[in-house]
Amino acid sequence: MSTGKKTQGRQKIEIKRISNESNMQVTFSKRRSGLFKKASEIFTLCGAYVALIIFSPTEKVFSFGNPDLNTVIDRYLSRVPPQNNNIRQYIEAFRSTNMRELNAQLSLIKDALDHEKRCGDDLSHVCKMTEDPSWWACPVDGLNEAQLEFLKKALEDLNQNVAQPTDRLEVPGAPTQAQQAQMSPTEFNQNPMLQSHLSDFNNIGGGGCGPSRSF
Amino acid sequence: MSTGKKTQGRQKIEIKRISNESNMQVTFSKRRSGLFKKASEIFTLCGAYVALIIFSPTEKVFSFGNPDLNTVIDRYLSRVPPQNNNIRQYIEAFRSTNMRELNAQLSLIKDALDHEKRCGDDLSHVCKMTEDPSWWACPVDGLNEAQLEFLKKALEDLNQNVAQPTDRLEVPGAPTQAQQAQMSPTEFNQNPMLQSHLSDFNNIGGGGCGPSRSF
DNA sequence: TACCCTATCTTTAGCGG
DNA sequence: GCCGCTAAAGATAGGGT
Repeated sequence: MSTGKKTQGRQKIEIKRISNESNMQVTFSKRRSGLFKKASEIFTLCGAYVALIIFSPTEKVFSFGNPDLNTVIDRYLSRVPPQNNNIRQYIEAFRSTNMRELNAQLSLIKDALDHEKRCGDDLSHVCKMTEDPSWWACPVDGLNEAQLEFLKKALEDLNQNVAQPTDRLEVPGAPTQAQQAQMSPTEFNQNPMLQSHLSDFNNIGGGGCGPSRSF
Repeated sequence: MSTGKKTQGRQKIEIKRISNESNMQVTFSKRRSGLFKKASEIFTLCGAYVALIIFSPTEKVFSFGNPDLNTVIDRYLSRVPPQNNNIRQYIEAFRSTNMRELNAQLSLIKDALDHEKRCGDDLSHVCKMTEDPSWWACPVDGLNEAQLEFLKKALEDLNQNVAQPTDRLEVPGAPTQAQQAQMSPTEFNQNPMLQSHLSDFNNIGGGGCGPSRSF
């Protein structure tokens, strides 16, 4: 044709809700695959345990975990029973997070906000943490300046506290490096259909991994 | 400069355990960030709920979830049919929370970040964008029980404030015909990496869609 | 130690089958 | 819905500061 190019190749897209349903479905599929691949790679490369669950817009479930999804989730949950311990988890989780990463996350938050902005409908919100009153997930909607101020104050206070030299709250968990490159796309979902050819892309069964949980 | 090129640029690496610890740590950080970004993007683009938990080789935990980590996990574990839990629907619908407030939250986050920046000490902060539906990050690093209590109190206060009948709990349209789990995740095998070792994984679905967890 | 740079590798948007 | 193609966008390994 006129341009000589068969396609335009990849185009840049805005990170916001894809309006075209069909298009979105395709993107979802592709990106989901990419996500799974990345997840398995980080596990293989770094031996990090990963749990990934995705609910598609159409309610389908896709999950992935190394060495086993339930193991990871269970471990995560057992590490966060009481709400307060919830915080501890974060304390540890983000101990080594640096400003840069925080800023990166902030960007992500902004993206999300932008997305929400576009959603723009006036859906109401629920403030009742029915079954899981994790106070973290408190819907802070409709709060006034005073409230925000209060929160801000609290956060600043915390920050100050944070500035102090903190010791390691390390968890003596046995870091099982028993297995290195082993993953199991377990629990992809419980649908029998998946048996067609769900791949067990794992090379060794070394996963016994009895990482003594020490929580 | 003999070659004229400053660096070799990105090199291709084999997807296998990185032996060099230091190197692995760097890679872990980078890839973790990338993973989180991707996760958030797929959520923004497709409105897919995502739960991501990563245990670093050093036992640190990093998690992320949309709209709420626990909600997603819980949903995954219990396979609660949306129709069966209206409230849950509200909670989920909650992701379209009022923009203005979210922006206010963002400001708080920025303030917190800025404060941290000023403190200028090495990484001690928490940006909890993990399991929070309202996306507000809460820096809670190195704080003690008392501090945690304080924060909790503040949040609960906010929560209560929000719970006030200021909103109209409108029922979000027709309940989606979301079925429990009906899908064909066979697409997972489109992942080149997984295709390598096709194996037995047919036992996962086991008894159909009924049995949720297979712990 | 953490951050920055950049050449290069990887992912994926848009189309077609 | 899945697979493949193309080429631009995006991620990142190595190296430098």
